[in-house]
Amino acid sequence: MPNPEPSDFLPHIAYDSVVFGFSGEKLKILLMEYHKTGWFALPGGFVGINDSLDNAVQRGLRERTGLDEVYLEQFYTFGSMERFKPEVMMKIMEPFGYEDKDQWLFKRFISVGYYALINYEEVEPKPDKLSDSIGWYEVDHLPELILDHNFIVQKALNHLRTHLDQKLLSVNLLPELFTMKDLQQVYEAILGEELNRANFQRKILSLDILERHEKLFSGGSHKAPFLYSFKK
Amino acid sequence: MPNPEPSDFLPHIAYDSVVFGFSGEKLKILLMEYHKTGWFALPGGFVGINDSLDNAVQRGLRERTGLDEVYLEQFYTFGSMERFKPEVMMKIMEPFGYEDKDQWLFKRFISVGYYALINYEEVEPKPDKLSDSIGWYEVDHLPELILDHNFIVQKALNHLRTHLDQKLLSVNLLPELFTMKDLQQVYEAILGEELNRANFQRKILSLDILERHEKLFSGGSHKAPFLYSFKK
DNA sequence: TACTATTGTCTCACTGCGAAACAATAAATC
DNA sequence: GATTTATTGTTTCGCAGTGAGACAATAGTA
Repeated sequence: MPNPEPSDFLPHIAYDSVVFGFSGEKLKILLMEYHKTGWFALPGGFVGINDSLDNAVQRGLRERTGLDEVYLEQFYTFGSMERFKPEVMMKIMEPFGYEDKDQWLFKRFISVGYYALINYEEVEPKPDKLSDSIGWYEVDHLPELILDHNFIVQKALNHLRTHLDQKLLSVNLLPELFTMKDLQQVYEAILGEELNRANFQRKILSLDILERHEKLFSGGSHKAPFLYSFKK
Repeated sequence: MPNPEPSDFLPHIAYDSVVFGFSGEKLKILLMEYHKTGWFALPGGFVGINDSLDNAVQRGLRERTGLDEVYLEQFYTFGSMERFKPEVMMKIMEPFGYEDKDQWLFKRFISVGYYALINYEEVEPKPDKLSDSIGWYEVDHLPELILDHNFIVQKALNHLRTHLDQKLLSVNLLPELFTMKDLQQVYEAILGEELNRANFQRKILSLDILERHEKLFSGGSHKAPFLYSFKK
């Protein structure tokens, strides 16, 4: 197995990414699973010696999701001593065997946290070399993650919630065309609370960021809603 | 000169701190000056191999300001390639001479940005080993700083402004007792705009975070204002 | 044809905020 | 000691935004 060469990466520095997707009702994130151990972890990686931090994360994301231009935001850097647990990484590496040159993987790491927002439907996640599966998990029902990864997700969610209004985050979580109800469900999933339908509609429309299309979505036994897209 | 030993610190990782103080009218920050070069820089440092990131910053701040429990907040991590300019660090080190073991200082660094809020009057800043002076500079009139340090200050200011209301940041910028006008001046200095006096008073009082003391401040030729302190 | 579920819009009361005005008062001036 | 000046504490008015509820419109179902 082609383990990364230590000389290719900055030592002691890693990133972890919280990849958010929205599947119609629930907010979900991508998790890697190491079957040999039964452990779950955030998709992460290292910073190449000639890569900017942002590029390193972007590249890791592309490899796992195939997406090229995703909404990416750095939210916090984790540097406590509690997150230094070499035995965890050793256990994960064990099935592959490790050599002297892999020792750098078991050193202390400071990790920069990023989150991404992607369109759930456009993605066929691919596991990386160390993990044998990758999948979507509801943020409300996450399994226990290695190290401080549960904490990292909480921090990411917090950041996302408090910046929801400033940026048009939902652009990245929905398909091109959507109904007002779809958009409301995204907001509700992120905020974790229900919103008043009439007031939500009024507020969003007043922002003047949506284009209304005359093609109506139909299928339900009731009045057909308008379809919208974001203005460019 | 006792340069830091490379084995004591995590390589490639640094921090830079933006230390805000308020001097009655203006918002200022601490800058180090390297007289031999005429360059200004943010007070920064490295992370000890047994130090958490937070502790490393706290320690560096204690050494330079003497303050022990300051308000500290991490706001962004800088990892672009543009900030890798070994000649800058070499020039700064030059007057002290450097040996083989100092080579790690000229490598690429990823820097974690923190800002601190401190009471201007309680502090007698001390320069560190490399810089021969340290002083306060108005954020509105900063000199040119090395590397991306001007950009780092901008990011810090932004973060401070957008989080002004959520946290009681001004607690740390004022003495124990203060007038409503003092508090308003802190807000105005941070936001960089003037606020309506009556509305500011109404809003702050409605937050129910201040204790009003009957001891009046006097000295001006006009009605004496109340003194306030923050509720604990 | 009547019914049901959902949608688009409107109304009403309440809150919060900008702007301006008014009354109170500590020190300075006459 | 009376008057003036500068600043403070509080109130008022108008406007915009928001929460909660109501009403009419309509695509499919019974």
